[in-house]
Amino acid sequence: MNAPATGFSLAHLKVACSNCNLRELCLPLGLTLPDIEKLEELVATRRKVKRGESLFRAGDRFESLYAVRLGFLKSTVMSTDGREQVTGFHMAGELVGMDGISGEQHSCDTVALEDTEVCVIPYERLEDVAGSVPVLRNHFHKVMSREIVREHGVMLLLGSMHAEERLAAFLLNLSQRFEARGYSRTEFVLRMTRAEIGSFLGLKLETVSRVLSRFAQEGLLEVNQKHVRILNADGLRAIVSGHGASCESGS
Amino acid sequence: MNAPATGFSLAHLKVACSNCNLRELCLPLGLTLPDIEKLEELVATRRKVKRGESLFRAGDRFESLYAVRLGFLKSTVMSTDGREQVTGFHMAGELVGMDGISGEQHSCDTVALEDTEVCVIPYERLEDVAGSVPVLRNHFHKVMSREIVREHGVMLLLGSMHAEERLAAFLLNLSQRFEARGYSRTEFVLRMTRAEIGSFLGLKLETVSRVLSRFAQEGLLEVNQKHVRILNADGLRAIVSGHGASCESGS
DNA sequence: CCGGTCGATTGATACGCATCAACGCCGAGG
DNA sequence: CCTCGGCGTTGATGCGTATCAATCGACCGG
Repeated sequence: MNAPATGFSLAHLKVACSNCNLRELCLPLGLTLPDIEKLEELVATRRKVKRGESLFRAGDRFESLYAVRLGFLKSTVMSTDGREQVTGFHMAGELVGMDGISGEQHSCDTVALEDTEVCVIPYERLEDVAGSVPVLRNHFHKVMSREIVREHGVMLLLGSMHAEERLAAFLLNLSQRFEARGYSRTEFVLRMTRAEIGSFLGLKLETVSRVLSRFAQEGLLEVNQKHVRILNADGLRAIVSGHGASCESGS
Repeated sequence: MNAPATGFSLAHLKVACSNCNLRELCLPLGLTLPDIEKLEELVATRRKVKRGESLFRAGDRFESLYAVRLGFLKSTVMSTDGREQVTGFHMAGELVGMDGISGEQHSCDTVALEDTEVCVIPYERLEDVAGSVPVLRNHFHKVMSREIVREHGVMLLLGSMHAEERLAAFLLNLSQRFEARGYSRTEFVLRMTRAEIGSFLGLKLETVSRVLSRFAQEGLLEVNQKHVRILNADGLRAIVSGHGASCESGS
């Protein structure tokens, strides 16, 4: 769950996956060498996606999953009448495209928010390998399940939290994911706009901006455009858990 | 996607799955006979859950998935500070418990809203069968993917829709699911309380009640406690698509 | 260097939904 | 039969966020 490839004994592998921090799909940690070879076959190609370009769009024929090597993406769904909702942000080591498995085609747009590189995993091939490598099959199921659980969390956020709580939860989530990738958990750059954060959190961009300013004013963090420094993570956590542990005696 | 076992040529099967409307997991429609036999082994037992009882709870060790044979359930997640969110309602033919795959344990509660019967599918066995029956493996992946896509839709609803739009979308969704199971799409019983609908839709129970009354007043439907009759489905659809197609020239 | 554009900030105001509260309905049990 | 408790409805009011609008800063190309 944490610590990117610290002291692995995989140094004898010649290929890419070994020294890649793709622990989500590619490092089930129980692979034998022949298994790993099959896994290597899986990753057919790499693909670069420039900032602003899309990895795939809703309606595109589904052919592959993508493992993010580096960069940052967002996924959005759009309703028939044009409303757009950001369903998630994706960073290195995460698997995207699973929405496409159920139909013949993708159901959301996935766009790079900065120059991004992904490993292309042809789905048919993944299905085959999943048949012959139990540990990988199981791992793949866990990744899909984790996505379901993540979305449960987002539903909780959207369904029952206030603006401040949503923002605090969002920042803590980002912080934790950056940390898990070896970056600072207190200082990072928001790759998305206020409008995109707002869309994800079910808020308007002005509200996002206001709440960030309020947090800054209360000394919880420093904000400078897209740059954020968290000063009081516990304060944020308290906000997520029902506003500063001070409204506890209410009901 | 529709039409429960109308004129299937599966009559020669002696076991349960054949004449059961479990098309979600159990009827990939491409199974050979030996495959079906393996599938039959899968469904170890049945389990009845009385109204109000839980099928599993958050924290329970994950062991099985469950295919709903008949009845009605809800799933809820709870935040550390006690907020509860209904993440979904489940009816006959749907698969529940997939949240548990990612960890060792379930992450949500699933409770019967009426007397319910499920098929218990031990997960380890499913993993095995998935290894040897490609078509079933693929189908299982589609079911998980469909759940992800469904949750995208809920995120869109929670993130960008107004109360009336949420309710209209909710009712239409129920209507469609009832119809797909051979029940009336215009007249049905809500198995859940107003509070549960509200939790699912990110609204308070009073708002749910008010909006239902408003719909009734506008002649879109009749409501009598838990009994609902849809009078104008197109009207509801118009509401979902940005309020009655009358506010189109606004922006 | 400058104008243009896009994103972010901040303020004033409006509106939708939550909240609080009272009441009505219906089924269960004595 | 009446009583009680859970669920639903409806009304009055307040709060939180959306909306509208103005300004500012950063970045880009000319």
